[in-house]
Amino acid sequence: MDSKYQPQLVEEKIYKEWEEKGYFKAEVNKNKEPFSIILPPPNANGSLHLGHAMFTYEDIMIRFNKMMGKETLWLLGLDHAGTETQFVFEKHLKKLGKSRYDYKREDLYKMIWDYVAENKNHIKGQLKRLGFALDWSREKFTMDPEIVKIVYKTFEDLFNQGLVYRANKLINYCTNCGTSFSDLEVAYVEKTDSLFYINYQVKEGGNIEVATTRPETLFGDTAVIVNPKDKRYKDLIGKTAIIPFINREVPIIADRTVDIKFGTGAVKVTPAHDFNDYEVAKKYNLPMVQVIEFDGKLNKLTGKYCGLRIFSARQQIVTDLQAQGLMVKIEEDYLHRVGTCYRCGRVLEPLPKEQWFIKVKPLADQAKELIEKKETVVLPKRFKKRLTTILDDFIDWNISRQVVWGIRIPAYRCKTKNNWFISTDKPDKCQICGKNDFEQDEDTFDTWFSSAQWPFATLMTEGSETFDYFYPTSVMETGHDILRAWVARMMMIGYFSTKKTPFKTIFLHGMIRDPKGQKMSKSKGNVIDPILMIDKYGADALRATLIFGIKEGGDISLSEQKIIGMRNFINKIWNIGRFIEMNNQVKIQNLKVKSESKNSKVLKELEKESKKEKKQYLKYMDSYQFSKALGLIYEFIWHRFADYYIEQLKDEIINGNIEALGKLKEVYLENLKMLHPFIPFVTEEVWGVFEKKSILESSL
RNA sequence: GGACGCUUAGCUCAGUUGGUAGAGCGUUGCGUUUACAUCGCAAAUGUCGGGGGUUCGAGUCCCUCAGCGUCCACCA
Repeated sequence: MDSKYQPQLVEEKIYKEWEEKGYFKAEVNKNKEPFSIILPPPNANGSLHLGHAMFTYEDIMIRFNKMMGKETLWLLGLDHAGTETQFVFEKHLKKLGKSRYDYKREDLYKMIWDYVAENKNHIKGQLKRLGFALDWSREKFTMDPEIVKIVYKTFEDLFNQGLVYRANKLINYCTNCGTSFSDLEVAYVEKTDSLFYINYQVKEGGNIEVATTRPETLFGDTAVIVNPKDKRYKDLIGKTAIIPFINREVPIIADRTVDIKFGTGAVKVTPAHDFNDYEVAKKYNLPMVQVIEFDGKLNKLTGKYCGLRIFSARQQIVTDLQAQGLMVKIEEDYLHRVGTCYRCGRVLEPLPKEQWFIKVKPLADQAKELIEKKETVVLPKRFKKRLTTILDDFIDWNISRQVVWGIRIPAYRCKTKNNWFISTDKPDKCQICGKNDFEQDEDTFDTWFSSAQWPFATLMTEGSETFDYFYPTSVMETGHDILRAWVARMMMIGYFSTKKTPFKTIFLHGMIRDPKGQKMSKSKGNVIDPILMIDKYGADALRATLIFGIKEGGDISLSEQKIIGMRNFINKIWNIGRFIEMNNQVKIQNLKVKSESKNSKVLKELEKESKKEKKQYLKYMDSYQFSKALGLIYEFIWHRFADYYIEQLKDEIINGNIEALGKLKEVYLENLKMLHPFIPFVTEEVWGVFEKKSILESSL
């Protein structure tokens, strides 16, 4: 054995052996208790980041439960990540001087498919570098035909049960990227804009002054609202305001939602371009007038401003209002929050569009019941309330996306009757009128709609025997930042489709931050590449760093210093093995079977302490306190086993006391097993020095 | 505005039934003829955010104030 443990020389070899011996391959085995985890599918469009390295928790659970005698399945899959991937790909096209509009739908789809296929291998290689015990024989992709079939069936079932509907609602639309986003995907940012105070004439006499950040939408105004308690406007309620330029007459309505103190206390209502106004319009049955189109330009209802982009139209209109003396004042430093596109950063435009929506309430109620009945346990406990609040507040879910890269919605519109029907297979004739005159919805599903089905859809494609054995899955382990976007939705759709919870336990991990506790981001330049760290210090060191000395579910500050510290620990483990191995081969003629009485006392102490250690370890592991389990062994192996016991027995062992050596070896091997789920490579490598079979064939 | 969390050694953080303050990294001193210098031994630094309460006893429970963070809602 070398005096240093060199991960670079052994990790690849060890992983290959694990794979070749099929240790990660799960089988239905009725004699064993099943334990299953579905890997949160990484996006197939990039590289792994440190967040993915947190799946180490899953590997720990899988390896631990395997060594505890269970039949374990860690199912791997990758996500097509619709909008995200198409965005990445379009950036790639832009470099070539092209855009998505240069290609036919089918060709663009094919190009992205090839791009993703290539990337999948890259990511799979990275997952192996982390040492993950994934079942490679069951790899899934969200766009596999068998998966798509299930996704279609779910959509059809939801539709048939009245839980899917098509509606013309306001959506968040990025006019630059050309797609809509669900409310969860909107990134709000603080922005300074001007607040304009504009005079509207009142038909019956006088005028009413409104405050707005968006004068260009006034062509779409269909009312003015004031607070019923506002004395200033008491006499105007019920009268008629006249919109500048176009002289449209709109009612002045009293509504309590208006804040008397803000602006002038009078609000122009533009239902087609503002979410609040849309709600007001629904309440009072006001018409919707769309004046901005999906290309981000004003339409012909705006007269001479037609064809102008939003911002230049705004400037022009302000100038014209000023010329007409209708602009009362402009407050320039008005700070507010606006919804922006998380991809390109531009301000999102609320626009009316017909889309498919899921009626969430009944589904959310059932998901909540799963938590209340403890069919699903949330860990750490404090996230339980957050999840139930999320389920309480869930609003209807827009699942239509205007991107090519995704699962195309299997909805067809009858062109003669203008109604929709759903068909999981490509229909030969219209299911409404029987003719051949129909067309498929151009849109694709929101990626989360397919990933919401991931736990059951993946297992279903493996056949009913496998499904029945491994479903519901044991644990869903993921970051707490996607509780709403993913976990809640998996519970809703999972229960809908299988009438069971998709996972018995939810275990949430925290976010990784830089050494100063700052969020890691490309723009801050503080991103640490996990693969680079593995190259330098080994996968075990990185894995231990993510688990050691942290609170479950809490954020982690990661520094290279800490990784080095863990690397040192791993080297220590190696060298303890080296010490035992060296003395194992000590000259036979010098054997002393019995210990001196002083040392036999030490041996008894060691026996007792190590038994206590294991008991405590199992307790921690069973209660998902992985950090404590690792901390316990760290403390024992370094400061008790190495610093105390070995030092006490060293002289005698060198003199050939095989009883003491045997005991040390026994305790050491036991600790290797306990450590294996955390740091699989080094434990396997040292284990191999003493034992013939893999450490994965041993049991705890 | 709402929810949750955080505030403990120079730095990053542990501390789950309340009982004499901990780890990693860093700092200082000493140590190296073979397990490990990616090491060992020793040392220093804390009114555990402020204030109040419960208790024989609180970092640990309750109240309050302050600062920070995350998620959510979002005022034209």
